[in-house]
Amino acid sequence: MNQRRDRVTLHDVAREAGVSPMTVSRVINNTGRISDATREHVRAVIARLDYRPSRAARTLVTNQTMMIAVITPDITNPYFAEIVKGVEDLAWERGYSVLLANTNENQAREHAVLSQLEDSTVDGIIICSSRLPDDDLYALIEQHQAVVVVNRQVPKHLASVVKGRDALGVRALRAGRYLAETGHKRIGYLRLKRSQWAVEVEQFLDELGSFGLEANPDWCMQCLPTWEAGYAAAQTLLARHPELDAIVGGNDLVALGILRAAVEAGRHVPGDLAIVGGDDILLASLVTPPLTTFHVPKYEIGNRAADLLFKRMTGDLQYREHIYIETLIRRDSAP
Amino acid sequence: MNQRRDRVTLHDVAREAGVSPMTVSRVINNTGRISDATREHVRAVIARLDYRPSRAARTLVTNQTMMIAVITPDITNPYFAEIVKGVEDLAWERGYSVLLANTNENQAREHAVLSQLEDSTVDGIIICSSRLPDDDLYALIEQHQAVVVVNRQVPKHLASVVKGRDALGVRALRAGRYLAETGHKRIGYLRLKRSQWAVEVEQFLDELGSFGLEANPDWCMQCLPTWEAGYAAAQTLLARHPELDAIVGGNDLVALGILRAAVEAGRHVPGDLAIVGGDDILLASLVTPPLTTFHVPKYEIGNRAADLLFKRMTGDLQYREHIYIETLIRRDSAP
DNA sequence: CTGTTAGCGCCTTCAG
DNA sequence: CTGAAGGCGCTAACAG
Repeated sequence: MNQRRDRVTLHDVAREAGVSPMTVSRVINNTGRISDATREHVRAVIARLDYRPSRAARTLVTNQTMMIAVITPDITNPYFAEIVKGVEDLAWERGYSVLLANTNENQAREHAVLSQLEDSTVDGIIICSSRLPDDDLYALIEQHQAVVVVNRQVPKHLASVVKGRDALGVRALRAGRYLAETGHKRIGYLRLKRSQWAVEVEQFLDELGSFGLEANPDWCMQCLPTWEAGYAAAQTLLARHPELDAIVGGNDLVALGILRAAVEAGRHVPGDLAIVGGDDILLASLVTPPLTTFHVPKYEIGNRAADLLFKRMTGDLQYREHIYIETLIRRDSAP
Repeated sequence: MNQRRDRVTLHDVAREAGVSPMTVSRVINNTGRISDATREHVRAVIARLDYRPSRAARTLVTNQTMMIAVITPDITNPYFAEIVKGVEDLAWERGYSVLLANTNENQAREHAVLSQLEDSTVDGIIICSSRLPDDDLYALIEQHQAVVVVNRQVPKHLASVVKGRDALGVRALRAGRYLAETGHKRIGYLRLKRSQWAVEVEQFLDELGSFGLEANPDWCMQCLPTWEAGYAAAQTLLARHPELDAIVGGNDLVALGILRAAVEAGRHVPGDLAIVGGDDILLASLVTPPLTTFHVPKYEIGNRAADLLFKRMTGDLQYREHIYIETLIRRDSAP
């Protein structure tokens, strides 16, 4: 299995080229001064022998892996897929590879991933929408050289941050306000379970209350950020509380689940029931009726996160943040 | 930047525990015979010092990276995201990490990725729906120890394979047949550009011809496997050929693009125009009308690909294939 | 059951 | 401009 199938080494190249290993190393790394003649010659030998430097050996001595990790709750959620793409593109540009860790919305797995990932594996880490409690997350981040956190705030000495302008995902509050303003009276909320970045039910109720609306905790539930979970939760919610005339979903997948449950329950959207989502995935614009939601620059989030990470990896540990703007997109599910 | 921030090494542990480095190594790897007493003692010291073995050093000597790579044309396509999840889950179970390379449907980038990835980076590679021409792909695969190819056939000595039961993605043919059987007369086809696994336009036309239907190359176009591309292509196709009464999309994203273009062009689906997709992504069942498509076990594809890869990584280079079944799912877009 | 020796393939440091 | 020595952190192969 691990037969070193006659790997061509730096020394082979050196011997073949009649120079010292050090010269070859210099040619590869474009470092030090080398005469054009020998450089060309060495290059030719490298090409002829199809020599490729060993990453492991190089990493061992330079302490750089040329890899970054992206930790994500669910790569299957188009929201995260876009972010990852944004990361990957910039990484590729800079010659880095991306290690993808999917935690499947599972705290234990996220914890395990973060504690296993040490400096000899990866030069930096991007943590998206961590589901870990603060203390745990902070402690784990502290172990690492360079970290960027997406959709979460952390102490400024620990990591740079990419997040929405409205702290703590005030999106749901804005959605509630919008629904109130457009004449809805009995508004429900499906909060994302485990998301440390989602508006708490209490805040949501307070917000509704401040508009003079009835604020009923029974109209709120929690569910995982998946379509299935949103669908199931909406079924119970709608069965128990047919009086609802609007529901806010924690993200688009959940909102789409609500939409389906509503249609199946014979509700007319938006006539009987208005629905607002959260992150404007492609799906949101394609369903009928299309979903009112918030636009979020997902690709850009990933791209900027990578950019901030590279700055940290460079040794520049200054705290930076990239603030993105979430804008309400009115579509027919809540016009 | 690459300051070796006082890494705790095996030797530190050994010194601290008053044993030889080798003993510590044995404890870490659970190898050789060691008295329970020393084992426990060493474990305690490891914990106290928070020692973590260096992957790089280990890789250098064992020649194993404990990483596998997944190469994908577009992680943003839910089809691939599911596959990647299937891979990641099994990899995690076996203690492996996943390197994700996104080629963005770009042949040059795929080529570059494959040629840069050498044995010292990764222990095995899963290539999904490669867009490279055969010779190029084969040559690149040959460079690597362990490879599994998804949705493509390759010479049996090069790699194991996961693919659909119907060779060369006969899906489009089946879709054409189905549409013919359900009374459609003028059937168009949006073939996936660059996909080496898609049915060629000629085959498609032949198939229609064999049903006594008109087979018109002008009714066929090629487009990239994205929603946008399908939408744009369908717009032109429908404008030029309003006589079409059905269109087959190369995959679901494309089919959804067709659906949108059709609706915007004032066509009634399925009344005026029937549409069939290709891989049953979540979206397909949520749009109105829901899309007739083929179910494809995406998660399983990824999982089995990883399984076959691990077999190869074990040194067992026997050719294996996993054949999955694509089943037509009749929904309202082509009832 | 435990220790010793000798590298893995490369780069840093210091001499020429 | 080029080379020689030494070591990064770990494990394989032998000893005892």
